[in-house]
Amino acid sequence: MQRAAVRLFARKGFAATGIRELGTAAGINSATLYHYAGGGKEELLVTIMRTCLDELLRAGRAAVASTDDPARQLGALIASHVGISAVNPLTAQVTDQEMRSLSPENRRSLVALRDDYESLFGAVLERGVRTGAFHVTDVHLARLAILEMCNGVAHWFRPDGRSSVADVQARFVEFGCRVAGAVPGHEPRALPPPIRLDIEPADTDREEATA
Amino acid sequence: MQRAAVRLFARKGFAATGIRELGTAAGINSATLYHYAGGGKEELLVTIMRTCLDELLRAGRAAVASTDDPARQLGALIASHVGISAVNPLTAQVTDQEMRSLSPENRRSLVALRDDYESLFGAVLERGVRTGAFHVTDVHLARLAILEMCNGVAHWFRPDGRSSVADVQARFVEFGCRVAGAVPGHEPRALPPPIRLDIEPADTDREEATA
Amino acid sequence: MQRAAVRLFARKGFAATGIRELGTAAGINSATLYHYAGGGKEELLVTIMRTCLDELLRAGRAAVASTDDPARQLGALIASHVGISAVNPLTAQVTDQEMRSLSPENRRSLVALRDDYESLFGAVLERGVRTGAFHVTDVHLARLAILEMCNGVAHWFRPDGRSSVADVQARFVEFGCRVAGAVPGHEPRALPPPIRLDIEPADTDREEATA
Amino acid sequence: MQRAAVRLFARKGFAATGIRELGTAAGINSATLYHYAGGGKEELLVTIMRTCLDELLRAGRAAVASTDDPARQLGALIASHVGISAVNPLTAQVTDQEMRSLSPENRRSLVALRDDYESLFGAVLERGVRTGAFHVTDVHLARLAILEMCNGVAHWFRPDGRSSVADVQARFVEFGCRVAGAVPGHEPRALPPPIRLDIEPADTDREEATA
DNA sequence: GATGAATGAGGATTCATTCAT
DNA sequence: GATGAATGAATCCTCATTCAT
Repeated sequence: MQRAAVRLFARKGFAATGIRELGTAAGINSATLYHYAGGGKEELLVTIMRTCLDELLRAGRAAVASTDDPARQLGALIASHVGISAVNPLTAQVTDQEMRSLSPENRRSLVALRDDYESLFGAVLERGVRTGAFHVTDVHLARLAILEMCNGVAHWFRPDGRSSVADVQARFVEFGCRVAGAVPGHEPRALPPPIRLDIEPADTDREEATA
Repeated sequence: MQRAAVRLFARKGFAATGIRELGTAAGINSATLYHYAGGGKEELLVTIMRTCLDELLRAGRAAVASTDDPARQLGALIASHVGISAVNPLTAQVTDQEMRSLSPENRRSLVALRDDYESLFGAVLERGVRTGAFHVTDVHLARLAILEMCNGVAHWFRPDGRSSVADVQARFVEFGCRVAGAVPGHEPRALPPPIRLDIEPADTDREEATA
Repeated sequence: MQRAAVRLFARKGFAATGIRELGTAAGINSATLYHYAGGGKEELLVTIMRTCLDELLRAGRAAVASTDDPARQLGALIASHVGISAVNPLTAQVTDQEMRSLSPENRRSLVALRDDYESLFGAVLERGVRTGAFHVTDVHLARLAILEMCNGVAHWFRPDGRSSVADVQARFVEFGCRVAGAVPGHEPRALPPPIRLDIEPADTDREEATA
Repeated sequence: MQRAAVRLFARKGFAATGIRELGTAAGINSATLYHYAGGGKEELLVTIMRTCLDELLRAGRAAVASTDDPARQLGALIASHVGISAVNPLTAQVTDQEMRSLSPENRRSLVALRDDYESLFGAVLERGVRTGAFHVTDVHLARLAILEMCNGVAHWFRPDGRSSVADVQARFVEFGCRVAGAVPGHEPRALPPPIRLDIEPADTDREEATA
């Protein structure tokens, strides 16, 4: 059921997805849906976003904790983010795009979660600038650039595309470090492979994409 | 009227925006809207997206034509894209996010337009790699990374934020060239300032942002 | 303009015909229509029906007055009715079918007109029965049968069909007299040819028909 | 619900009947209507017309099969048609008048059904003319005259009127045979009484009528 | 005389949701 | 646990009509 929600929200958007549609896609009656998600459509969305952000945050913190070297920290963060986005593209896409569809209360808590997560990047960058590991004129803009670059992965990545998850991770780590002005050679240590969330639909059928 | 549509579509999304709401925001009756946009909501969206993509394409081609040096071409493209996105953030945001809300016919033509535009980046990158101006392992991924990085500007840029349009342009040109592995020193020539589209709402009132 | 109204009312029905549609078909703006027909759609319909009923009544009275012989009177009435219906099929069709679309006041006066007309048939039949010219068990039912038979002409008659107006008139006079149980041989005298109303559209384009 | 639809369609016409109105008349919310008739108004109309035409066709075939004598066949056909029309006047009226309100696909199939039915009359008439049972100059016109005469019954018949169903049947059989020029004395055998369709509203409340 | 702009009311239909079964 | 029935509110859109130009 969650999987069906992820797929439809990703394909058509939250607002454009009907609750009957969700039921049909999940193989249940639309009324039955209220047994499992008493809060209706929005509860489904909240669960999706929270699941994704929780995992991003968990993996991100682990990435930061995996080393003391700012360049390696940044690389690990990017690898983590890109990995999760590539392995769970629909979930990540929904999480990235549907913040505006939430009611104020839910938005508040999830925005806070997202801000927590994004601050990981900010902190690493700032420390790296102080230690001389990075060379950027404006840390703030660098953080935004790197984050959006990574978020984009969820939009275009296709499991059957020309690049593997590992490829994309490696390239984007490189891109991110370049943006940060890091001196090369600080490859991040091998990290645990990105976890496939169980809310991510199996058959990733999306229309357009270009990976 | 178009301006009201841009604002609402950007804030709430196309599907979540009612036609009564559009009327109210434009100060007219919702029925009157059909005098000017016989095609209803979708016609408004199409106009918005086409206007934006047309301008991106026009400015992008001018950017490419402004020099022969790949690094300067890339810089000019990025400056153009970032400039347009920063000066017309709501329009650009809608254009970037609502492709899925279009009916098949309209989607086809607008996707084609977007692909035309994005291929400008691809062509410049490829030529630069051949000429040795750029150093990237995977041109394809580089193009995606740069484009998404630039698209992001529309999401967070605020005219009253801490960075001016020119600042953001300069930084993102730098970021993009770094991603492409360009050797520094090929600053793009000064380009005509980004054009403010007349469909971009005047008072940029958005909820969250961080520039 | 009246002609356009007749055509559309006949093809789609009064209620299903829009006023913009009427304007377009008449080559004018829908607002201009209110100069000529201040009463809107209904005024057009009333004019159509009154024109048709007036002509039926005028010609019917003339038919009755043309002779004293009941069989010839009946024949003349039928020839008149059938002639008018065949020469003005769309007008007659609308007149026959749209009584229910009228507002109460208009309906009252037009129903009265129609009843006046139909009573011509009733009177002739009754006199014929009294004089022994006709042989029917139930005058009332005979009148209804003959009238509906004749009304039907407007539904199926086609100017380019296999039967000419005169043919249909001759056959239906025969049918009517048979229904009334009239002894043959009382051919009605030649009557003035049916008048083509100027509200009847020129190019009689209807979908199905079978004459 | 179907009954309410028949009543309203007969009284006001299909196009002039609102869906809210249908709901109210059926004692349900207009939205509930879509549970039972997913196709909306038109589905209701199609059901009505198909039900009526199916019964006409069934009974008409039985009538033709009930004897070999053309005059008796014609009489049986007329008795059947008139009987059904008199017992289900509203249903028959709608069936006769609303063909034009159907969408092309539905119209096609229902027109085919109607043509099948009407061809029963044509076949009987033609055979009777060949065998010398009938005497008509133009079979085609005779068929049209008889059919319209019979169709008319649905327009004016009232259960509480001055004529019983059996009376009207007997008179119209007589009228029809006269039109066909049949020699008298071929009374049709007694047929099963006309079936009251369960979509025909119970309390036949119509405004004007004259039986 | 003619029209484009404008609108309130209403059109059919779909919505998310509840509830008895 | 699961669902068909039911509905009020909302959807987009079209309606007939008015009026300033």
